[in-house]
Amino acid sequence: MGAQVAEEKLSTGVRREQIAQAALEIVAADGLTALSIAAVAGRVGLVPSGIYRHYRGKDEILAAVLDLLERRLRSLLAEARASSPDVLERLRDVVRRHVRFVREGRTLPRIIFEEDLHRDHPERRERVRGILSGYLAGVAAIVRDGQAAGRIRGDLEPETAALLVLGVVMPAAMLWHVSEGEFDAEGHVDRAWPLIRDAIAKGGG
Amino acid sequence: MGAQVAEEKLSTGVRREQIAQAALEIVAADGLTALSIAAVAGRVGLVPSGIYRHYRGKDEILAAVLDLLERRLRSLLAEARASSPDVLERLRDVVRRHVRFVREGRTLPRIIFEEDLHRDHPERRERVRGILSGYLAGVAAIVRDGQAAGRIRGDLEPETAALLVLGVVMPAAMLWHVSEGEFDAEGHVDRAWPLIRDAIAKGGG
DNA sequence: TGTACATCAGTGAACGCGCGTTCACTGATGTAC
DNA sequence: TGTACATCAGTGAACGCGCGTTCACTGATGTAC
Repeated sequence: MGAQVAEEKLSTGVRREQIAQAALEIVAADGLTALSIAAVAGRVGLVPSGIYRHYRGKDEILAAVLDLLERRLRSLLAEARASSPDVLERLRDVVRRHVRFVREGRTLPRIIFEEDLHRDHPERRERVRGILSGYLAGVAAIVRDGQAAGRIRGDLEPETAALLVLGVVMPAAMLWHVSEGEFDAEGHVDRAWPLIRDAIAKGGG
Repeated sequence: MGAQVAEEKLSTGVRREQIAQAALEIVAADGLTALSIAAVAGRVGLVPSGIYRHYRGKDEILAAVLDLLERRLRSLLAEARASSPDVLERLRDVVRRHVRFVREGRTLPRIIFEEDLHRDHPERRERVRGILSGYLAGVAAIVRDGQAAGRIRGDLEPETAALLVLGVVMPAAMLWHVSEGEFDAEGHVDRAWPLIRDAIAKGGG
């Protein structure tokens, strides 16, 4: 069905986006090891060597994938921030959106834990660390807002609370992944969230 | 330094253990992609082809690594169960030992999230799932004991509580990993644990 | 609007490399007498 | 205790494969006049 060969010539600007998008989809669906130049080329309808008209090599494609990933996480946070006037509901929304994000592909854990990606690439490790720190800082900022509004206990470090929120999602994501979608991640989150909410909320949350 | 070549002939029984152990160490230290027959052979002081005297191939070595991993997690649980008469302290000990386990090598997340390991290997995926389920069931069993002893809220699903306990460790482990050991995982756990403990404990925990 | 030329996206053959695996061999270890 | 032989752990050369990358090429697209 899909085009085996270029249907038409496209400008480098367009192709660069197509390629980065295709690479992210491959990582999400089939893992980092499946991310080959040939696989990317096939997905955008080019021959492997054609990729080099638009990217210098695999490393540059990976950098573009990280850019895309960061953008996704940023917009996830922005959407959650705008989701409700209540801070605790905003955190709940982060959890909901994060679960949905994980369902779309296990990009994040793969990129984090594939040592091969980072060995001899300190700048890439730094990049991944920065993306993660940024995401965590975004969650922590919501927590801080909640403290300022008197909705969240003031004696908590915002970062600790942010990690607890992620702690609701991560184990569920792991089980969901290993069970090939059988594990009821949303159900777990529904049960676990109230406990975490009450643990960080101020007074009669 | 290390032997480049076999210092002596050893029985297959001994070699099989050496090889499985070496493979686990490689995965823990350098990741799954670094797990090559040549790397394993080098570590036990054999030539690559020598490995085939003791294992049928790479798949069998991976199976042995999973066996080792399962044994580690089982003994982690056994030690935590025996660590204290107080159930909540036992859970705290699971967290402590799990953090220590993660520090020794990121074997678990790598094995879980490397899709290549599982694609076209349904029986291996099932095996990983079983190891994880067993671990989770072990934590849930401690929770159940706590409920029977009246220390843990009876209205909680034990599995939900167990996942919350793991949720204290996982985000910390991830940050610790991506920061190359800079992030203070133990410190986070010290701050986060009391919140989770109070969330699941009965009465004035 | 029409022609001539430069640009550049896409092609296909070829490369070097590391990988898992095989195979005929060597020679030390263990056993039978 | 000593010799003869079978067993089997370890070796090194060779293989086929998929990978990332290169390079000379083709031919469509865009621009200058």
